[in-house]
Amino acid sequence: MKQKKRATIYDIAKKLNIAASSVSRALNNIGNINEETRKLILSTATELKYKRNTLASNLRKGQSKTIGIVVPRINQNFFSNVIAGIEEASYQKGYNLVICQSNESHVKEIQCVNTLINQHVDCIVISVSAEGGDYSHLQNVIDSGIQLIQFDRVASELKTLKVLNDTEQVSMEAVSHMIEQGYKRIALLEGPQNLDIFIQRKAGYLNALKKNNMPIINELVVENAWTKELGATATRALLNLPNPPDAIFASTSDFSALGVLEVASAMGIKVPSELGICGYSNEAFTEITSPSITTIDQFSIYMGKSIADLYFREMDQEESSRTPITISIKPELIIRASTSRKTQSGK
Amino acid sequence: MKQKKRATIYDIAKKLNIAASSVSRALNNIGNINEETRKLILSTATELKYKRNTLASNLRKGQSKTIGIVVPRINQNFFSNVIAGIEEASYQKGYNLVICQSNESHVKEIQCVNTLINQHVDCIVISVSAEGGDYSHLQNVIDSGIQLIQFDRVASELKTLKVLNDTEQVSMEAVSHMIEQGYKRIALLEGPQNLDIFIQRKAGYLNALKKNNMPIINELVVENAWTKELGATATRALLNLPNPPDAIFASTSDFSALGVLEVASAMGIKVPSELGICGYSNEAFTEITSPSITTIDQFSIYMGKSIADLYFREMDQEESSRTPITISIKPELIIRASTSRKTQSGK
DNA sequence: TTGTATGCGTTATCAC
DNA sequence: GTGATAACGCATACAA
Repeated sequence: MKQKKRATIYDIAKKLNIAASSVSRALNNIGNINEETRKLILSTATELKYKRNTLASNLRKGQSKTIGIVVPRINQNFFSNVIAGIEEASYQKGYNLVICQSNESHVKEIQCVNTLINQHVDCIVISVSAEGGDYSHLQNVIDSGIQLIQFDRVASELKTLKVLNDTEQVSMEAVSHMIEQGYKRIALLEGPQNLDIFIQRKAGYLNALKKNNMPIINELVVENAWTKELGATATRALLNLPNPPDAIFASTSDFSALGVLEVASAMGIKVPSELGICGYSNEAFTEITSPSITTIDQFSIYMGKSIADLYFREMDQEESSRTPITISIKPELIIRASTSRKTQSGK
Repeated sequence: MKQKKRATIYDIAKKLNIAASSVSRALNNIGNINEETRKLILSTATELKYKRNTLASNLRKGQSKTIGIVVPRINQNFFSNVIAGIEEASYQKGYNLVICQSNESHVKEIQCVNTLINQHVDCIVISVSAEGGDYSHLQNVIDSGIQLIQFDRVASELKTLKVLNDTEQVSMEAVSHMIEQGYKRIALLEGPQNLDIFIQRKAGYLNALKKNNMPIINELVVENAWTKELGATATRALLNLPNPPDAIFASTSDFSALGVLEVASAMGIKVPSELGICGYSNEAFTEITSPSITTIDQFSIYMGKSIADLYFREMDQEESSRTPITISIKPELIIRASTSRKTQSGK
């Protein structure tokens, strides 16, 4: 199906025997224009079902009023919430969103970024794929003069705007909370260590142990356990150790925490009395498992809004202020049943 | 921050002392061109960090290779899955997605649609907001010669492409299953009856009762109970009836089903022995509640792919074939613990 | 207040 | 095979 021929400002101009520039002025309500002719123009515009061609307008103005977004997966709670937040804040400013998903593939991520550059988006917001690799495509964005904002999973070596969670701090709080609840052998399920966020979550874990003078037990630290299945597998191995853990910090996600919980239930191990569990992300389901799962809320929608705000603020700046600002959002530890074994409140 | 001046085909042409048109031909690998100059052009293009300006290209070509999407909420499982499906299928064809959310508001929906029309998207994919109202903005889309595809929540009076679930059929199956399990007084939580999908779910419910010669009991049909909270409220009222239901079909969503389950648990009513519960959508959490919740899977990702496929198929058609095709995807009843009270398998 | 002319970066149609 | 040129639809500097 071909697009029909649509009315242009020239069509309106011709019909009214005036110049196209006047039509343009009227439509944008810019410059001086006779009120009557303005009304006339507006009415014939609707009559001809005129729709501005944003493509042409943007080309002329040299900006697209579009923000490009690249995330590993659109249909993951955290990301779709961030996107929803960005959408809400930027919609008010008349900006549109072009969304791509990298599917955790580095190659697809590069392709996405390149199409967005070609699209002349004004800003690219990205959370990098787990696959990692080199980040010259992001340098490309910067070189193209497009504002680049990284969030959550960032390539830290790049000097760009960043919106992050204070991951290490909250991870430390989580583990400290477990220690305070009397857990002695706390295991860690860690994520791909090529991503900063997972390094930080581990650092928080290690710090908490250190501050509380607890030993670091290597056999309790499991690499790459960041899906429900991997979390389950890791848990089976851990619980079958001669000296098993009495708590597990599933730092990768609530999904792996769920895997932990299911394995524990299947093995007849009581949560939280025999095993404490803490996840990460505050997925909706953590509230309704039995027991409910202690987790960490990342304020994802708010994060999206912050990203948009940051962009609009930067945009208003003088050209000179190219400071690589980093905004850090403090996540919140949500204490629930899965780690509450003392009777007094966990607060 | 202003965008930097970017290299154009003229910059390449000037540098090589050739015509811009040759550069264009080389870059698009179209028409006849000397292989050597082609390579020369390509290499200087990368050297100058040339990026095609898709805006200009699209303007010239009169198409945008962009699909616009309007959904009530981006961060709702069903919708983000559909979007993910569309994204995957359309990305391969070199199409981009522009996404808007209506937040269930009719006014915002109209605004979204209008910006997409202005953006000159090639196709608009929409699931209308619950608020309803008149659909002249969708007629606008058609009049603008833009392909319109409605999915799930559709304005049925409009002759457009549609991708739907076979809602009535599966709803009937769900209720029949409950009857087969021995439930005698099955309540219905219904959604806004200005949306077809909710009308159909109700129709399926009524049909199942009729086919099984069971009476329709008006006090067991509750209007507008489509959030967790509303579902909970409705359930409290239902269970406090002199003659309460022994099963509830939360036809609106799994969230309302969850509300039902929570109220039942709080009241000490056993599920499924004293109360059967069936939800709708197969949200991830339905699998992990205790008991797990019987629900209906809508194949949302597949739905997204079907939408994209439908568009590309139609696009290849002759102009004439403006038949309003409707694709119906059969959803699947997922029988879980919350309705399984006979010992033999629910199959 | 209004009109004229030009350019945004491409692609397509001609000539050569 | 290559180059000049027009056109896509709009916005703006300038002239009237």
